[in-house]
Amino acid sequence: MKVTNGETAQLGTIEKVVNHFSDNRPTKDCPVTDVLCRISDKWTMHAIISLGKAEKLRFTELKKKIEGISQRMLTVTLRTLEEDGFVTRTIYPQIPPRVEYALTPLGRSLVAQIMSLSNWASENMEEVFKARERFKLN
Amino acid sequence: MKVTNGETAQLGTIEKVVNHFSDNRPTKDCPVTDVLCRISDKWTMHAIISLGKAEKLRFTELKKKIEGISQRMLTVTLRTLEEDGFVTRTIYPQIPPRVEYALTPLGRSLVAQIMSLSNWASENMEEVFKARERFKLN
DNA sequence: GTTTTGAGTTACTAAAAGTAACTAATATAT
DNA sequence: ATATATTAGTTACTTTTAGTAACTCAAAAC
Repeated sequence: MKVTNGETAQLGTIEKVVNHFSDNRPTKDCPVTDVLCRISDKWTMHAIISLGKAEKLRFTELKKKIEGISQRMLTVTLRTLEEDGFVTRTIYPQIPPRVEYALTPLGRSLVAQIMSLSNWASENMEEVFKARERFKLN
Repeated sequence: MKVTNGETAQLGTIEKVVNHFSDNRPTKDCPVTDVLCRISDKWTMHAIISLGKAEKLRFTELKKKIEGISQRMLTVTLRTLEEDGFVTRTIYPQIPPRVEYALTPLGRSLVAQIMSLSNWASENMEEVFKARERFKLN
């Protein structure tokens, strides 16, 4: 990053992010950190991946797809995703209830990122498991 | 764990605990999920981003860069990253101690993924904040 | 009139994260 | 000779978050 006469140079996205993380600024003052912390959550990532594979899913369908999630954590996760604008929640006034969850355009743009990370995990898990074996022997 | 000058590092309690939980890892779960859960962690992502910026960093340097992290969480995070083969831990037998952390090739391939996610967060944070405002009004 | 259904709540327990003080071993300063 | 600074952690403790299981609502089917 080059600075001339007290003026900051135009930054590309990578430099902006790097800048955010290198600054000694409280977490609450860094919006990138804020958003990243919301995304970097186990159940959030799973919910987004599941919704990315289907057009829309009901609560119970999601619960079946996200192995190991509790009803409470699914509710909490979906509420947060809705709050952040990643997911829409459509309630059909029926008994028993029918609630459909679907990704927003913003959510769909995030899917690409998380799918990429998921694919990375799939491609590299063997090496991770080997590393764990090696670590155990020390 | 890499040790120079043929010196053997001693395992502290935290390291033993990490080992113990590694052995009791739920292997019945999907291995991709296993790896994804390890990566999708706030401090893990910050540590990888910091190490991706620099060639190598000492413990205290990392602590300064990862705003808000406690010494305990930095230790736990770095041990897990080491266990999974994402970082190397090089101990120089000096007093006061000198320990250098650096990404492995596996860790460097992960940096690209996490940087991409960070960039997404940077580009889309405004829309997320707008969504939160809209949600509050309901 | 009891059971079933879907999408949650609620109350409770277990686990993880955060906080602050403490340690080791030596070099340097007082 | 004693005190202080240094680095990379640990330990004990508190708070926050996640997980578990039972409960709810309202109608429709049995």
